[in-house]
Amino acid sequence: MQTLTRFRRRLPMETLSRLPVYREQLLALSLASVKVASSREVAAKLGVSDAQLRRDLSYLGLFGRPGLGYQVDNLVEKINEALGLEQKWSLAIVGCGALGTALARYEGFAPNNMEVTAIFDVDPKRVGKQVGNAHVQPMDAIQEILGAKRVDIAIITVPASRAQGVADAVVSAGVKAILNFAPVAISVPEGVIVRNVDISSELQILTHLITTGGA
Amino acid sequence: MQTLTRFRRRLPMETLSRLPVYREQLLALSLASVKVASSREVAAKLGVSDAQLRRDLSYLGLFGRPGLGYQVDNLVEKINEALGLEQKWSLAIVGCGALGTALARYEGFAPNNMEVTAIFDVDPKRVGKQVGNAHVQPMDAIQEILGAKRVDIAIITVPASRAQGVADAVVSAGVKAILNFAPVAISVPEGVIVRNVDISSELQILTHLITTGGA
DNA sequence: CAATGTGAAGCCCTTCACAGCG
DNA sequence: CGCTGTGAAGGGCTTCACATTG
Repeated sequence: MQTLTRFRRRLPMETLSRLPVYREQLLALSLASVKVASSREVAAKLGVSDAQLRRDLSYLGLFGRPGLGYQVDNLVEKINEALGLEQKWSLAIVGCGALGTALARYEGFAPNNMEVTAIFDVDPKRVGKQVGNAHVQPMDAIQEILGAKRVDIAIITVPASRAQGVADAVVSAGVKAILNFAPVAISVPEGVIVRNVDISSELQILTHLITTGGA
Repeated sequence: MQTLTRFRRRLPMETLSRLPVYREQLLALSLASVKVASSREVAAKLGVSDAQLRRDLSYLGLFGRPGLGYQVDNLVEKINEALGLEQKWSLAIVGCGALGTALARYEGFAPNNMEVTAIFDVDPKRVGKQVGNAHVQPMDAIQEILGAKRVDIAIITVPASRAQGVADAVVSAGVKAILNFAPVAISVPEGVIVRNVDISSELQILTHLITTGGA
């Protein structure tokens, strides 16, 4: 008997952030034709405890078999479902500098049912260039194009000074979530989701941990 | 048995991950000649609570002035100290594809007292090319060069299939920490620190949050 | 017997609320 | 007064431990 919350029980944030990692590992197992795996096997490879893995999975509904383990394909399917990966997602990259360009060429989108459908830059010299599967468009067309292409997520790779302006623009174009690579906090209206990827921060965390020996 | 927490109180991980963000904001204030700021002012701009900010700062030693606020420059200095930014750090980038190249050209290292001193790639066609301030070196020279340059942190931007091999190599060359961009878990000996930056994961977290409306 | 799913305990972090200081 | 620093309370996540199941 599970707490059958008729309406979606909220996933703990920490669990959510581990799901893509589990998914990756399970996809690898699936590719290797592994049909069944125990929580211990999978968890060990990822550096988490088996109890943690089971607890996390229990949030997605129950389906392991005591004495045996979990069916790999079934798990992948459930995780895809939980992450919303059964639908196709449209991404835009705003800022076609070195990082934006690198992301545009990244091949990891398609396997996750995501596609970069638009790229923008302020620099007229960059406009029109083909980068990955799209052509660079001028920044002042951003509202129009994002709306037309029904872009779900904007990836911001502009300099810090421009990040807030870009955020405002993409939000008013109906974008629901932002992945922000600019090293600055951006503010958005309630209901819009922002996650920050800050390479400087990551490095500073490492330098702290090195100096204190606190792995 | 590594718990020598007898003297130095360990910084909570969550606090640590916010310090670089505080630092960034405080540097901006400092640049704007702001001398003193209250926890509320600073916290509001970053979307955290003032209590949180004060608690975090209290781990670094106490120094605000009741009724007034914090001295911006003093705070920056203390945070630099806590993060180990008073010494110079040597970084290496392993994998000179699109992402590795973008990172090599990133200008955010120097202000944090970090420098990319070596770049590696397996592809002979890339070896010798100047990227940022360094020339691409062959992968099989990695051990020798990392040791000679006393590299502290390796940034791994190779394909997933090669990440573990690279990790093993850099660890045996004496690297103390790894920033891993490959979408795969890597395992390292006790004492070596790994942080993962996984863009796919971030996007999947966003798609989940969009579909459940759970900002 | 092997491995799950989960109450219960414990830990860590955040928030509250306020005494106390400049 | 305004704002800090912090005990205490509260909430969320992890771990333990084991009854349960194929």
